[in-house]
Amino acid sequence: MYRTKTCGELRLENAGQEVVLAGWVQRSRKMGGMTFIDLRDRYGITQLVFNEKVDVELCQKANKIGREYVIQIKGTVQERESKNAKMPTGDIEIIVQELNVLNASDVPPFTIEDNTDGGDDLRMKYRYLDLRRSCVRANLELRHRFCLAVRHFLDSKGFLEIETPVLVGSTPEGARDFIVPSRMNPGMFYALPQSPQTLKQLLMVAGMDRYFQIVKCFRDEDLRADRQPEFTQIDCEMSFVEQDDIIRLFEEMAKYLFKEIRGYDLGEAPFLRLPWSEAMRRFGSDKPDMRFGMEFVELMDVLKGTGSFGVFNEAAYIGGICAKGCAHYTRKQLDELTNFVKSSQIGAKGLVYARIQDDGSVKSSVDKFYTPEVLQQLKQTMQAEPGDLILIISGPDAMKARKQLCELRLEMGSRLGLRDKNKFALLWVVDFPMFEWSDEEQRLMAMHHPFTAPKPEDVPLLDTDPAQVKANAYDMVCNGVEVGGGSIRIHDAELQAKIFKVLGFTPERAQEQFGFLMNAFKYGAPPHGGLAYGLDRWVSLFAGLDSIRDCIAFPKNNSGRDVMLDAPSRVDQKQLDELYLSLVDPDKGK
RNA sequence: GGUGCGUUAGUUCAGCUGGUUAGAAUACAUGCCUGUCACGCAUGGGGUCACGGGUUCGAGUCCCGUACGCACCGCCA
Repeated sequence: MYRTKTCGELRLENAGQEVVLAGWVQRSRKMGGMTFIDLRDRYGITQLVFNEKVDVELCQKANKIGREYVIQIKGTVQERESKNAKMPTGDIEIIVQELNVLNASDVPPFTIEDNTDGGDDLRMKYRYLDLRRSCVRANLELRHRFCLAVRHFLDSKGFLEIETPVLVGSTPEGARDFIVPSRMNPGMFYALPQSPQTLKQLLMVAGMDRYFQIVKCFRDEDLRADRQPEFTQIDCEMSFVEQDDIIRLFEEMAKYLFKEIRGYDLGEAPFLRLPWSEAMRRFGSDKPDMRFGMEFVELMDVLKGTGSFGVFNEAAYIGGICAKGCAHYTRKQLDELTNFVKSSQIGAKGLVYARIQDDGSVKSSVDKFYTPEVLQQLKQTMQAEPGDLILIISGPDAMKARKQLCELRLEMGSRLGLRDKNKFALLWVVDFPMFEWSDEEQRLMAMHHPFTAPKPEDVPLLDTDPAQVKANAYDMVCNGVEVGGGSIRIHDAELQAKIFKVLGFTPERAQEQFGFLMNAFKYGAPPHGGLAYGLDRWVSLFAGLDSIRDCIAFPKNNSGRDVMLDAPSRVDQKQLDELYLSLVDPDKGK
């Protein structure tokens, strides 16, 4: 038997017991004739004591042990002379009688501690060492508990977890696919699913009624702190439901998860349902951070054409936010904000500000262009009070200007400490447009995906003005992060064909790529809809992480590489030959 | 495809306006130390300043390029 106890469970009441422990050496402290070793496993740390007065030979053996050695010891639990309140096992220690080195270790390249000295790159290269750190391990434990809670909840609602294939067909619509050559079908390729979307719809046609799956999805797009090429979705689909049924159920699930995993009560009230157009108007974003207000106020009427400021007079959008109590901002702080919005990342041309003085007068960076009356009008429209600071962004492209103001709003929220990681503000963004125009493709693209149902009352618009069609699509947003999204799906072959037509598919191409789905719809497809939660984002939200990488055991880096496995990598010519593949120029793009 | 920042000891970093032998902390090794728990003290080893080119009497430092890393924009139905 390797051990009788773990390193996290012994307490004062175990004093006097003889135990066998095994684990990794966290650290050793040699104090002359005594040596202390902190022994670590997944469950905690227990202090071992070696004493020359008891056994010189054993003590010398202990002194040769380095960090991260795997050892096994037999000893007696004893109350400590000087207790350590900082650790759960701090009241006891083990007087070691036998020591067995199970495996030596090289000196680790970084310290295996919560406050490690290792950089991200090094930690990823030696991820198996990084995962020994309790703070990283805790994220995986949280992820495990989260998945358990998800399965428990959905099972209680009658959902079946059904696996769908990972080798599927390529669908060029949407994100880039990872493709996999098929040896048995020369010249042909599977694709890894971007999501099991069509398959879960077929499960609805099959009468499964309620399906879910905690499933890996793959997208060959550029990475971000919150985007990995393979990520995990909690994918759900239901039959015989309307949008409201789905929203209510998954809202209940969100509340359950917050309570169960995070101990956070979201209350009884239903989440706000914010139409997409309103979200864009009030926050310049389809995923607004609702932990704080500072809503946009449109200022076209107040500032366009009412003064001689050319920038505003030519603007397609002028909007402001009111930062409460920030009138005292120094020139330096305002310059910082100006530089922030002018940075390449935001791309605004400039920032106009107006301070509301204690006497109610307005002091702004555009004083010379406007009369005091207009500036008072500005103050009133913004509902600003003495001590407030108004920040204004404008631009010739309304969409871009709103986006810039959105970034500024988030920056101000951060500066004012209004984005507390321990606060959670959830809402639904609903009534998304069906389509958005793609300059690159010179055609309409599905905003959600091509299987999303248009709002029934908007169906006639498909023929006349498709850009105005709204969809029965909805996103769940938490603290400015899209944590899930879904829609009511089309279950009618004709309507589906029409949508493909609007998207610029020829009937032949629609049939070739999605014929399987439209055929299925001919055999009694029930009305259905669903939602997918982003598991990695949920877990990192709960764990307070800045990057989803830290809740994934073996994540990819910024370039989509696994630096530990050194993947992707080149393959042997023999493998290529078997697949009838030849590389045009292996070094092209390198 | 693009922008910004970075790359110096095992690790995390400092290194100013180009100028003597490139430093600190930590880790590591050795010694001392019987109640430590970020133990302490002393001593020691440890550097292709990412790579390539350029400017200069002289480059870790300035310029150009490349590679790699991080963040972001585009992209992510």
